[in-house]
Amino acid sequence: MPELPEVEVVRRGLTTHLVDRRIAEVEVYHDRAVRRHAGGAADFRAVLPGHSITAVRRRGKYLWWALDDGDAVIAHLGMSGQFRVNGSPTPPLPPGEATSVTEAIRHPHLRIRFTFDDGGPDVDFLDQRTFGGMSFAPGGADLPQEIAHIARDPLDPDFSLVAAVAAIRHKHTEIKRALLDQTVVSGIGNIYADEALWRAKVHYARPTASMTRPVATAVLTAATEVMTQALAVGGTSFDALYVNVNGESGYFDRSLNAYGQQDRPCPRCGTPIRRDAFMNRSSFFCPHCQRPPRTHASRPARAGRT
DNA sequence: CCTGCCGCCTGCGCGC
DNA sequence: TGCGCGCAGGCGGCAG
Repeated sequence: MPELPEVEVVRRGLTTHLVDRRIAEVEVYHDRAVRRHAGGAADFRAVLPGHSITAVRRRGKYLWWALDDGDAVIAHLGMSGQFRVNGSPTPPLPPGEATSVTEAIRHPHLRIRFTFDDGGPDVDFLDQRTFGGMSFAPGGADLPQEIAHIARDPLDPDFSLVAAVAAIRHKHTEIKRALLDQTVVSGIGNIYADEALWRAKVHYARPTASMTRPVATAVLTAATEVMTQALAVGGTSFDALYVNVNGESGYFDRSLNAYGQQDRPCPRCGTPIRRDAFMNRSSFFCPHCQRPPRTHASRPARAGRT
C-alpha cells in the first residue's frame, strides 16, 4: 500500500538507477498498465526510446521521470505497483503459474519493461492488481498537467502548513476524508491517516468545518511526523507487495500504533484498538483516546460492513 | 461547485 | 478438499 514514504523510497531508488540513462526499448505486457496513456500501448512503446532521464520527481503518491527535452513519464503505483531494477530478487512464482518457458522467466505481474542503450540493468514495472500505471506527459518535466490538481505533500519544501490547515477547515466533511483527499494535502493513505489521527487523538469522523486551527494543525503535524519517521526506516511493508527497487522491505510496520492493531492494547492507554468500517474501508483507532464527535444525532458512523 | 459513492483489479485466507 | 466470498484500497469519473 504505497503512500508517501513508500513512494519516496521508490523515487530515490529510481533516481539512482535512471538518471542520465537513455531509453532504448519499451515493452508493454498489459494494456491496463498504460490505460491513462492516450495513444495506448503501441504509442507508449514508440514515443519513449531515445529520451534520456534527467530527474525522478514526486508529488504525493505520483512519480514522474523528467526527460531531457522537457517531457515526462508519469507513474502511479496504485495498490500494488513496484519498480524493480532487473537483477534484484523477484517474488517467487506462484505454484503452477509458469506454463511455458517464456512465462517461467518472466514474472506474472510484469507489466512494462524498460531497457537502456548503455546495456545496463533493465527497469521493470510490476503490478499485481493493475491499479497503477504509466503514461507519457508532453512538456510535463516540471509538473505534468495530469498531476496539477494534486496538492503539495508535507515533504515538499514549498508545502504550507497554514494553507493546508485552511484547506481542511474549509471542507464540509469528516477529517479522515479530508486527509485522504489528495487535493487537500497529498501523500496520505489509509495507514498514515489512521496513524496521524491516533497521534493527534482525533476521531476519524470529526467534522472538519468545526475543527479549530490548533487541532487541524496537530493532525497535519502528526501526519508529517509519522511519514517522516516511516521514510527514515524505508517505509511500511506488510508483505512482498511493497518493496523498494532492490526488492527490499521497509520496517515501519513494527512502529504502527493503530493501523492493523485491532484488539491489541493502545500503546498510550491500554484500551483495545477498535476497527470500524468507514468510507468502505477499515479505520483503526483507540476508542478512549479518540472520542467520536458527540454532536447532535451522535452516532459513531457505523455504516457499511464491519 | 462540492461531496461522496462506484468500479476497477488480483490473490489470500477463512468458513462451511 | 474445494469453493465462494470478504477484504485489501487509490483514484478517476460521475451522480446528486
